[in-house]
Amino acid sequence: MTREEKKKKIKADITRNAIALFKEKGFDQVTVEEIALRSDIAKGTFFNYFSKKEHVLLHMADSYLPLMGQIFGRHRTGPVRARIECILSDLLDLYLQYADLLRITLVESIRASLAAGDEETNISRLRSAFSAFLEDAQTAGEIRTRANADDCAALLVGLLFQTLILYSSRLDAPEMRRMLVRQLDLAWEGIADATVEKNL
Amino acid sequence: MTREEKKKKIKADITRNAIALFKEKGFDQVTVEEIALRSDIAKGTFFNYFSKKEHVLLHMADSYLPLMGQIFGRHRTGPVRARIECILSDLLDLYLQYADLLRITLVESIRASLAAGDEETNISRLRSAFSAFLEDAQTAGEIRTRANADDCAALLVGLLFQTLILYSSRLDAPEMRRMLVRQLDLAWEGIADATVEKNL
DNA sequence: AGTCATAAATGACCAAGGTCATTTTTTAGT
DNA sequence: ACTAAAAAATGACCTTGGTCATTTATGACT
Repeated sequence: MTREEKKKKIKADITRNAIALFKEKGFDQVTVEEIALRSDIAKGTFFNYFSKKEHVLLHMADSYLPLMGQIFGRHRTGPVRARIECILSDLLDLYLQYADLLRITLVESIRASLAAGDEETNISRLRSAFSAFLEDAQTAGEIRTRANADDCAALLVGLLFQTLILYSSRLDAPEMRRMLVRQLDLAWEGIADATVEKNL
Repeated sequence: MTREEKKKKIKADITRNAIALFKEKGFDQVTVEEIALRSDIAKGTFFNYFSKKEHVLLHMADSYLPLMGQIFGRHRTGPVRARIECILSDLLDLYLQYADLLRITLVESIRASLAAGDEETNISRLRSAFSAFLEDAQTAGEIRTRANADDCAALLVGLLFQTLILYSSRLDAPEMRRMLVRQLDLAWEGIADATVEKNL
């Protein structure tokens, strides 16, 4: 095993053990020493792999990337609007599966994005995934041609986040899904009253 | 001075001193002991008023509430769409004025909203403010009647946050304003291609 | 195999957030 | 004014995230 491979493996080990502990006891109740112990390393070594305890969460989110790709790939047929609804719904389900953990992960992802320069972040990758999806849809003519796919993507991520922010304390899955659909409807049809719009 | 008033005063003092220090040196570079010292209280006393260091930020955000009300009250004439644009732009300016501090405040507000049950949060108040504004606009007939004002408000807050998240590392004010306008245009007119929509 | 340079692991140590038993202050009732 | 009870202040103490000088492992080159 080469040096690089070994590092990858240890980082993956730490992440796996840390996440398992977080799921068991909650993020704040797990100490770095505990993670290190279970990963057969010293506490100091942990910080050779992650500069902050929270960064484990970001790395975990990275490892969910393929799953995200899968969600976007899963819905390929039918009208774009319906497919977006399915994608949003699947992302919501994913979130709800480990809401306690992903809640903090979401916060950390936002923090990272707010601090990051031009580097990629979890959130920018989510936007990109939507953007790529929408560009395809745009060539199919189901989306306003004047609209920019990146902007549409940002709008969709924004409404997803608002839904999570508003409801994730209650974790009322059906209500969250309804809100998601209503928000998507709004974003899709527009806020403006069409009759008034036409008169301008 | 009654007991309640005294507590209010001390809490306000702590907040003022803490924020001043945060602006001087940055949140992480300020210790609770330092805040306590400057506020003429003991370190332990600080935690009688704020259970976490971060909670000072939330309380500061609360105190900005009147200013927020002012922003919403300032734009009362002209078409709704243009007024929303002005409000969003003003909120952006407010954010940019102390971006370093408000960045962490935003993160903490999101964290609080994700954890909060049904209590009010900074973010829920922002949504409510938009919602009230939009309800007025709705009676004026400039907004889809089928649309719910709360949903529109959530969509607007969502697009504001996405703009902050995407650009606040670079702090490119003009670019942020442009993105805000593009997002609002999308939300206003809808993502869907109108010609396709009609055919459905 | 032996030597050296570089990468990685380590754990003693430090700083600072947060807790809590104890002390001090305030209020209310007599 | 005196007393008892409730509220608030305090700072010693603990925990834990994070640092860093030192030690140990690794791999390249002769």
